[in-house]
Amino acid sequence: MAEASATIPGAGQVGSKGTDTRSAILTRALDIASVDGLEGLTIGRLASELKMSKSGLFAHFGSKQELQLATVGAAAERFRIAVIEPALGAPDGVPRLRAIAAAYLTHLEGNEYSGGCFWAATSAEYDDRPGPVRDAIAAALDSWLGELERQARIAGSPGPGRFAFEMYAVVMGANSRYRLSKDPEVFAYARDAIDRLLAEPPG
Amino acid sequence: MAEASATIPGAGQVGSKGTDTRSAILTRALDIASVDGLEGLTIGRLASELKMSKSGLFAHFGSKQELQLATVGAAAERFRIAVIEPALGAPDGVPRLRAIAAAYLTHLEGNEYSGGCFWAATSAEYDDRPGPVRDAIAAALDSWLGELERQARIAGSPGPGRFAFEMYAVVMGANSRYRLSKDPEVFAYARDAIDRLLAEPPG
DNA sequence: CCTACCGATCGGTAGG
DNA sequence: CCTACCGATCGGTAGG
Repeated sequence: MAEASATIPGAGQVGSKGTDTRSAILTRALDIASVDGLEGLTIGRLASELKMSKSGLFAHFGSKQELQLATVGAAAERFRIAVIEPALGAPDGVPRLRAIAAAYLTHLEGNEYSGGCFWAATSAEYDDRPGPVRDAIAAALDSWLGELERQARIAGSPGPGRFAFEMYAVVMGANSRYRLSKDPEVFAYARDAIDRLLAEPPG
Repeated sequence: MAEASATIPGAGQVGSKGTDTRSAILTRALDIASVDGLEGLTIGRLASELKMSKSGLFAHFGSKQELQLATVGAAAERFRIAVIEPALGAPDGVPRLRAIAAAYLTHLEGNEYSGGCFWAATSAEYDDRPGPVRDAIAAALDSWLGELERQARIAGSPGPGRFAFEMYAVVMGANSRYRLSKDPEVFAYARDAIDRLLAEPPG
């Protein structure tokens, strides 16, 4: 078993075993973080749930911060697969925006993740804690907002920045209200709000 | 709103010393929780910042959970004073809704609290953790949403529940985006969204 | 309101 | 990937 020559042990492996283990760790880490945050994601808890030793798990990342950053990266990939890629079949502009909102809301409504939206949970947790973890979360959200703004511009919106903000607010608001109230009616409210946003005259 | 009497040591004191100490503790607790959450609010940290012993502080609440519940209660009171009461001069309905939104956004924009909106931070933190703390946060938010809905009904909104959801989403979205981007333009976006919401024909 | 202490858990290290 | 350990901090208690 040759060690990879990465600075972070395990992080650069291409062999199937190390990659599989790392992937299994991150899948579990995403679930924990969406419920209990990136602080609640402790190495001891993660190791115990995966029936590994703490130090064995630790060796994959080298520090808790690197584990957190890897988890944020995995969340971005999962978001891309679940929300962005399914919408790529829709044409740019209004249809694409409609498809992205629909994919996101369906995603939440399906209760696929025990803690709801990873980004809602972790951005609220880290928005006031300076450092690389906050920066990575902020960059992922800026990238999403940027895509909404770009599509709004293509759609001829008079205020693409404002449009992106409102669409973000509505879908995040739906996550937030659903987590607390468990009332599925919020998804109907959110879909209605998105419909009206998309129907707005561009003047 | 009288304090409960006495099962919790220190909680029912009316003498000025105990009340002042408790009030000072909760003021500091609110600030910590808005930045680092109700888990980041540790007894040791709070005691050290207030130059008290851990056990001296602990005696005021009896458990960490009681400290958290007292902090949630103090946040509700502060919210009422900063957002609800200033709007009571405006007539019921649209003017009241406009005043509440304005007070909340001005409040956030003023950077009075180091961690932004206490409710945004703690509801995201506790929405998936069953227990009395989650219940208290959910009740406070339900109460606020209920007031928005009530005012929307008075204003003749065709969908008061939907209206309350959208107004909530916009103001919470402004907090969330401002915490991460530090771009004050989000407040202009939010005010514009509120104006359009309030101008909507009731048909 | 204090000192002194408890067992559990934290992130992390030594050495294999 | 493991056992065995480290100092720091957690919530909480005893006793005053």
